[in-house]
Formats: sequence, C-alpha cells, structure tokens
Amino acid sequence: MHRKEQLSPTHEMYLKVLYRLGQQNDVARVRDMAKGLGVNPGTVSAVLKKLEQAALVHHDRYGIVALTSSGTAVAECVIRRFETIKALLTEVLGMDVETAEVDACMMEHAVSPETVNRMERLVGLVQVGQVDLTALITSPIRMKGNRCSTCEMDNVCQAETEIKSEVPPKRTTLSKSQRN
Amino acid sequence: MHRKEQLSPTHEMYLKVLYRLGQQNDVARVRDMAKGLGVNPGTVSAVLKKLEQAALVHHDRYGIVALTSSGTAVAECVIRRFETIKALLTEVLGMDVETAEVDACMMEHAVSPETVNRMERLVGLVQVGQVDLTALITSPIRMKGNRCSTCEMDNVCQAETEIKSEVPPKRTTLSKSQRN
DNA sequence: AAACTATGTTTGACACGTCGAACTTTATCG
DNA sequence: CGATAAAGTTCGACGTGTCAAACATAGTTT
Repeated sequence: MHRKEQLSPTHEMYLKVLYRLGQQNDVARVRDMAKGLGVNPGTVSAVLKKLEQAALVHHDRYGIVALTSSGTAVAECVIRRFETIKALLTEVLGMDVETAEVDACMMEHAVSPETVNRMERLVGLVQVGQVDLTALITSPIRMKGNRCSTCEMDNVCQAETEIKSEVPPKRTTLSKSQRN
Repeated sequence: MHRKEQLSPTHEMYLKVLYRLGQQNDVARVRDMAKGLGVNPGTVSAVLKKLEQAALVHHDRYGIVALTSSGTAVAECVIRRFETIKALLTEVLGMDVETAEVDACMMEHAVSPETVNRMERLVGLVQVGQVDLTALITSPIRMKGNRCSTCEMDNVCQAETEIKSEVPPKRTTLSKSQRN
C-alpha cells in the first residue's frame, strides 16, 4: 500500500479554509481564500494549481473553487484535529479561547492520529463530567519550574532544571494509582 | 519592549540539537549537528551563519560550535516545551514513548508559553498521583467520532461530520471564530 | 455594446531550507 | 615532512510559499 505524500501545513490550511468557506458561503472564490488565509490572491492561484494536481480541489479558470471528495476528507481530518486540540486547551487546560485557537491552529499539523484519538477521549471525559481538572490546573498554587509565561517574549526562558514535584497532596478527582 | 523575531522551527531544532550535543560530548561540530539533524553538512554551515548573526551561537571557521548564553536560553526553552509535551503524551494520554517523541518534536514549535505552563501542571498532577486518566483514556470503550487512527495513512480521514455531541452540552464556546 | 469594476492569473523576484559536488582546511599517519 | 583522510565551506541548483505589479477576464452599469 503506497503511502501518500504528507501534505504540508500550508496545504492543510488551504483545504481547511476552503472547507469553512464552503460551509458558510456555499461557494468559495480565490479572493475569499486569500482573505481567509491572509495571503495574496496570486499565491492562492499558485497553490490551487498544486492542490488541483493532487486532486484535492476543483478549480476552473476564473471560476469558483471546490473541494473534491478526497479534499473534503482531508479538510475534515484537519478540522477534527483543530477542534480536538482546541477543546483540550480550553476544556481540559482552561485556556482562553483566543489563545487556544491560535495554538490549535499551529498544532493541528503536528499531531499523530493516535494522539488525536486520545486527546478526543480526554476531552470527552471532561465534557461528561468524569474529570475536572481546571481548578487544579489553574489554581494559584504554583509548582516549581512553572514559570515560562513570558518565555517567547524574547525567546528566553527562565525555566530551571528541576521542574518536577512539590505539589500539596489534595486529592480530588479519580485517582487510581499513586506511585509516589 | 521590542519583541524579538520568532525563530523558525528549523532554527529551534538546530539550537536544541546543539544543546544536546554539548551535554553529551562537551563540544559540538558541524558533522555532529548534520548527523543529529539528518541533514547535509553544507546546510548546517549555512544555517549556522544565520544563527551566529542572531548571536545565538559561536562558530569560528572550521572550529567547534557552541551556544551563546541567549542561544542556551532558547534551547532550554525549546527543550522544556519538548519534555513537557512528551510527558503529557506519555503520562497523561498513555502514548508510547516513540510516538510521543515524534509528536512532541513537531509540536514543540507550536505551543504558547501559557499552554506549556498548563501542560506542565497537568503532568505534575498526574505524576504526583492526584490524577490518573490512563485507564479511562485507553479503555476499550470507544466514544463517538473517535475513529481516525489510520487518518494520516493516506491523508483520508474516516471521521464523520458529527464528531461532537453524545456528551452533555456543557459549553457553547464553539461558534465564535469561523476562520480557524 | 462600451466602459468600468471585481476578480483572477501570470510573471519576476525573494527568503528559506535543502542537496550534491567541488573545493579548502585541518588532522593524522607513515 | 608530505600524502592522505576527515571535516568544513562554498557554490549552484531546486522546491516551497510568498509578494507586488502587470495583465486578462468576467460581471455590472449606463
């Protein structure tokens, strides 16, 4: 079974935007994509050519753009990854939606299928109320080494080497094994 | 406060490898980096030039390569991200180490500082035994939409459109931005 | 239909990260 | 020391993704 070329993050983004546009506007045009991607129309034209060669989109000159069935499948896959990561960030880690979306949009191209599956499950558990970590995670009790909030500010990180341990034992939600 | 240029994933990788080499071998040379990065020595030479301009490494012609102090700081930051994500994947989601490392290596360039902080905290909670999700996450009970394990195999995803739901609607933050 | 405006395409240029091959230095060995 | 090997650099080339500007087409107006 020949494994297909891995799509670049860029191409995944193009497909994702195209999918969203299809949902919203029913049809998508080059200009919409350019807008949605924050990119030059000329660039869209160029990329569309490749996407068409890969049979992921249909696009006749000066016409509308549409996903093929495999393009749709890929887009849905990307969107699933995005939504899963976003949900993990907001619902499990308690991040704000804006940051979560930015992060998810970068991470969505980097996760393996199995990771997505497990993330999805974790999110499900939280949504179902079986697990609630937000309080714990966002509580003011800081753990050692937890101090990189301005990390990327200037690409310098205050992190220390000994990052682990030092949490007050305050058991809450289901814990099955304590190996400490 | 002028925010520094964001480093490319590539540059972050170069710094990370350099850091690791310094730890292991005490000194690092171009050939080591090339090996560690799976890349041509000529490429390393080229990239090193930029890294040097950015004052992240020292490198005199035909000599050894070393991180500057800011290079070291960046490398430590990247490594912290890597270790955090890896720990999340293995210890929280129960992934195998190999996959976790591959995933973490891609994701490490995509997470915001705050996300890392929270991931770190979650990992801490699990390590301390306050939380244990592995059994739940990996249990055979499959949830709806949890079905993309072969997703990237051929870039086609079996995921259905209705991936969500079946879980009590606990939040509604969804329909905020549609361009992501 | 002619003009004008929206939209889309092409072209030439560029930065990045990469390669392979030719060349240069440095190191080592006989 | 001088020859040879190992390591590093440079050079020319390439694919990707991007832009701006020139050009082409389609769609509306009048």
